[in-house]
Amino acid sequence: MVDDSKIIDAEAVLAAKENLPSEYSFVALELFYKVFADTTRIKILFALKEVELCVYDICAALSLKQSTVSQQLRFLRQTGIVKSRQEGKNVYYSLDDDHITGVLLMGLEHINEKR
Amino acid sequence: MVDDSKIIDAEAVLAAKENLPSEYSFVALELFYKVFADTTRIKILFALKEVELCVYDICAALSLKQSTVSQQLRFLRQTGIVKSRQEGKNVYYSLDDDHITGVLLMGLEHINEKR
DNA sequence: TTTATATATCATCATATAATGATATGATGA
DNA sequence: TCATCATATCATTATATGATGATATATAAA
Repeated sequence: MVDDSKIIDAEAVLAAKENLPSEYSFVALELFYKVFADTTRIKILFALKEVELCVYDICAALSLKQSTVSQQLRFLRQTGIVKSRQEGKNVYYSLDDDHITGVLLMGLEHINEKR
Repeated sequence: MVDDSKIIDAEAVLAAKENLPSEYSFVALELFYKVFADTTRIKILFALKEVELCVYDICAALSLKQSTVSQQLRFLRQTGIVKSRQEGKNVYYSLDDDHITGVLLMGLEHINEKR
């Protein structure tokens, strides 16, 4: 695929290869960032930033369908981003990871500076 | 789509709606995080973390095809993540945004803690 | 002006993913 | 037990996206 004899700056190539994370890390990073790479999930996370909410209330707050919200909540639960707590017929969701708010705020900062 | 009379905790719903970013922000955030939601792009960004590289050297460092790398570089250029500089036949790429390294490192921290 | 080399772009294909309506599950109350 | 309500899951469909080979562009060297 790559012909090493064509390398322009062998030293720079070696330097670049030097500190690369493992293949495992790349996949894990992809999954982590994918969490935030969808408006529906971002909305849910912002809605949960301060308050715990049950599924129906998330739907109401964001004008989203119940099946849509449930699907994304499952994704967020499976990736350890939110946690759930059942109370009678309702299931309450909240952020499970301290980093999440930080990641969201860093993103907001970024897009505000870029305008 | 949503029947307000079914809302469980009207106060919490209002609180959640209170500080939501604009629809524009959600789309911008989605795009920003999408940059990192792909192993190929993450690899390229890590390769460029310390050194400036031309396209062929990126291919060599990461064992990726030229068309694949060029496509992703275009994406990264258009989103203002990397910048390019032409020198003869070669085009050198480097990170254009100070946040980028920070975002990558925060991601690494996250996945390392989660194991 | 040819030829070679580096990069960019294009068209295609396969895959991934999100939204949705329908349905299932499970808890509560009549 | 039966009906209702909240949530979860499923199957389907439409769309988005990434990799790839082929080709175009552009610079430099012969």
